[in-house]
Order: sequence, then structure tokens, then C-alpha cells
Amino acid sequence: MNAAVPHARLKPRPLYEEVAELLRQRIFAAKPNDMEPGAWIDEMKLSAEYGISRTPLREAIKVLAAEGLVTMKMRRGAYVTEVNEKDLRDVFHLMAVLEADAAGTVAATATGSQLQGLAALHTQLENSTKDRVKFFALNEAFHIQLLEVANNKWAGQMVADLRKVMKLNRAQSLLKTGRINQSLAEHAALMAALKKRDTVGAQAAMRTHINSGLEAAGESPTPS
Amino acid sequence: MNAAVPHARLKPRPLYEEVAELLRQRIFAAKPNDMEPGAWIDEMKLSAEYGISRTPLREAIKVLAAEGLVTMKMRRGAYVTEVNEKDLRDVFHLMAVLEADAAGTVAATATGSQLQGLAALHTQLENSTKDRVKFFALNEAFHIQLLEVANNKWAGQMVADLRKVMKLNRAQSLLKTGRINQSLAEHAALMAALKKRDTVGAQAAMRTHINSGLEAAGESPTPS
DNA sequence: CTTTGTAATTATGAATTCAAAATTCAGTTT
DNA sequence: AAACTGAATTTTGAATTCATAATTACAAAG
Repeated sequence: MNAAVPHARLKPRPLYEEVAELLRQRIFAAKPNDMEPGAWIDEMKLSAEYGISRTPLREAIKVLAAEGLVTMKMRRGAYVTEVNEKDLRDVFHLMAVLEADAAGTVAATATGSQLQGLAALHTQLENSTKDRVKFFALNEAFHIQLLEVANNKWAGQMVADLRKVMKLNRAQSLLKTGRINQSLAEHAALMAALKKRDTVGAQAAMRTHINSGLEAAGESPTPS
Repeated sequence: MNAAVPHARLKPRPLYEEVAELLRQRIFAAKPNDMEPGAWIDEMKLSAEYGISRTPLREAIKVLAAEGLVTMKMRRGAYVTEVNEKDLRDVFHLMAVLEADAAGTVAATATGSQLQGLAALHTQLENSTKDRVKFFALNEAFHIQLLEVANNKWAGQMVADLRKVMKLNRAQSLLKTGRINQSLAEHAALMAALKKRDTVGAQAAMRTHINSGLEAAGESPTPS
């Protein structure tokens, strides 16, 4: 008698993935002197701390290395990736390219209900300008949802990885209050283009949106 | 007295990377009943075969999983990724988007000597129409070099990963003779645009080139 | 003859052990 | 006092061992 809906599944995923997620959050947490970019990752300390052996921890570190969050040096161990200004510009540029393309695809191919789903998220976004962290979470959800509708799993994976690297940069994660309204306006322009089924308009709106995000981080975007 | 030029360095890179490369080549080799897409990867058999333990082999498998070459199922092991028609279209679409962008960047920013380097590769390409495998290798080298000049390491990594997944598909790797001349003409058009510093022209030429590669594999490209 | 339940085998996931390389620190020499 | 050599410690990389989940085989019951 298998329940159709799993209530609390046993061991949903391997330990190393669990640990990888813990490490990700810890890296993004940006504690002053622990796991900040450039820091060396102490395998023994962490495995003791989590109460696991080094084996799954090392596997988790390799996953993060593939994502670009940590870089490995032969016989020197793993270090949290440091992103310099050029790296940040490059990452934003790629996000602009990939997400603009996705936006174009959505404008061209999305079903009505899919567009309604995006519009619903946009409405939630408009009602969350007071709560900075909620706004940030909803904004991310909107972008993820858009990639989902674009229906290219490779693109979704790539953008997700890029977003992780982007989050390594402290400057951009704290949105200034003024930036929130601007971001909202850009989202509105994008939604309008999507509803009009305006492919190139949606692409352009997304490019603008992402590039302004880069400028908010204190950099100037690469010419598209 | 350290020699400035290392003649034969000991253990240049970790074992798991070495093994990962072996596995990649083996997967691309396309032997009839061994390691073809969908095949289960027998950890014990392989580790015995290579004379190593399961530990570095599993680490290598995780690297390949991050690249998308193999997919892992919880408590079921690893399987060589199967790419269906949609996957192939999606991968080509992304390659077109990313490489077209890179071509545009090259047209806008490459130095003269960098363009000369690309032109030299193109000339080699023209002189290799008889040798199919050499042509294929040089073609890949050209694309890698172009990404190199574009100078965005994240893009280079992404395109490299996509190319690996692409190679999983048997159909496209064997270029038909007619396709070689067409490919060459497309490369020539791209080179011309690059030399003219024509950004949008280079982008368009690259898109055309990649999409025609997809058509050669028996699919129709997604509208850009 | 089919189906279900249980035991045995097999393979994965994780921990532990072992080996080797790199860094550190001390001691000696110039 | 500075620098170089070498041993000790630390830490990574890899092998081995152990535990548990999953598949298969087999038997018994309907």
C-alpha cells in the first residue's frame, strides 16, 4: 500500500547533496571571518562539525567546485571562490544574454496560464516593496519561473549556477531602497512586453533589467 | 636549482580528473555495447579495470554528472545521459546564443594579433577538407579559440560543457562530405564579419553556422 | 500457473584507515 | 643574525572496510 503522496520521505537525497546545500548557505551567509571568499575550507573541521566523515564532505565540495562556488588547488585543498570586478561583469553579462533569450522564448511560446502565473508573481512583487528580503526572494522566484517556462533545462541550470556565483558578491545582495522601485518598474516593462507577445521587446527589457542590477552593484555593464 | 621549464612533471593533476577524462573519451568513443547513452556505469568493474579504488572513480563520476554527461539516481548508481531530440535542440540553441554573443564580443574587442590567430586557424581549416577527423578537430579548436579571445571564462566553461553533451549524439559527429564545404563557407563569412569589426554581422554568422550544424544532425533549429 | 512474500545477493553510500605531499618549525652552519 | 637543511606535523588524496538499501531468486500459497 504505497501512499500516492509521500508525506515524509525517508532520505530523500544523498548526504553529499545535503551537505552541499549546507555549505552553499554557509558561504552565502557571509559571516565575517568564516567561509568568506578566499577562505580555505578545512575538511576535518567541517566534517567534525557536521558529524560526518570526510568522504561525503569532499564529494559535496566537488559539486560546489563544478558550480564555481569553490576552486580547488592541487594538493592545496579547496577555497571559496573570489569574484573580482571582471568576473562579476562577465557573470552579469552572461545572465543578461541567457535570460534575455529566455524572455524572448517566453514571449513567443508561453501559454496564457503560464503568463498568468508570471503575472501573479509580479503582483506579489508589487505588494512586497516594504519587505526587502521577501522582495529579493520573490524576485528570484520570478526569474526562476521565467526560465522554467522557457523550458530549456540546460539554460535553467546555467542561470542557476551563475546566480550562485553572483551571490558571492556582497554588494549586490543588499538592495538599496531606491533600487527596489526601479527594479519593479523594469519588471513591469518586461511583463508588458510578454503580454504583448513582443519577443524583441521582452529580450530588451530583460537585458536592461539585468544590466541595471549590475550597475547597482557598482559596475558598468559590457556593451551588448 | 629549480628548472624554469618542467620537463616531465610528476602527477600534474589529481587522479579523479585523469579518470574523468578517460571516462569522457570512453563515452564519446561510442563502442556498440559499452558506455552508450542510457548504459549503467559499473563502478566496481571500472575501478578494477583501471586498477584504482572506487573512491576516485566516484569522484570522477560526480564531475561528469556536473557536466551533464552522466545522470545519477539515488541508490541506483550513475547512467550515461541520454539526449533526446529536444535536449539536442536546446543544447544547440544555447550554443548558438552563447557563441554568437562571443563572436560579437570578438568583433568588437579583439586585437589585431588575436584576429590573425583566428584567421590562421581558419586557413588551416581550409587546407584540411580531405581529412575529416582533422577538420573536426580544427573546427573545435577554432571555436575554443574564439571563446578564449572573447575572454569570459564562465562562457568558455559553459560552451565546453555543452559541446560535451552535444558529442553524446552520434549523428552530428560524423560530418558528411557535403557538410564540410558548407561549414567552411560559414566560417569564412564569420571571419569576414570579424575582420570588418561587424558585431551584429558576426553574431548572425555564428548563429547561422551553429543552426546549420543542428540541421545536419537531423533537427530543425528553434527560431532565434 | 500466477502471484506474493521472504531470503540471498549485489551494489551503493559512508566511515575509516593508510600513504604521500606540503608546510612548519627547529637546529645548525656560515 | 640570516639562511639553509632536515625532521615533524598537518592535510590532502586514495584505498579499504563496513552498513544499508535495492534487486533478484526462490519458494509457497492461492
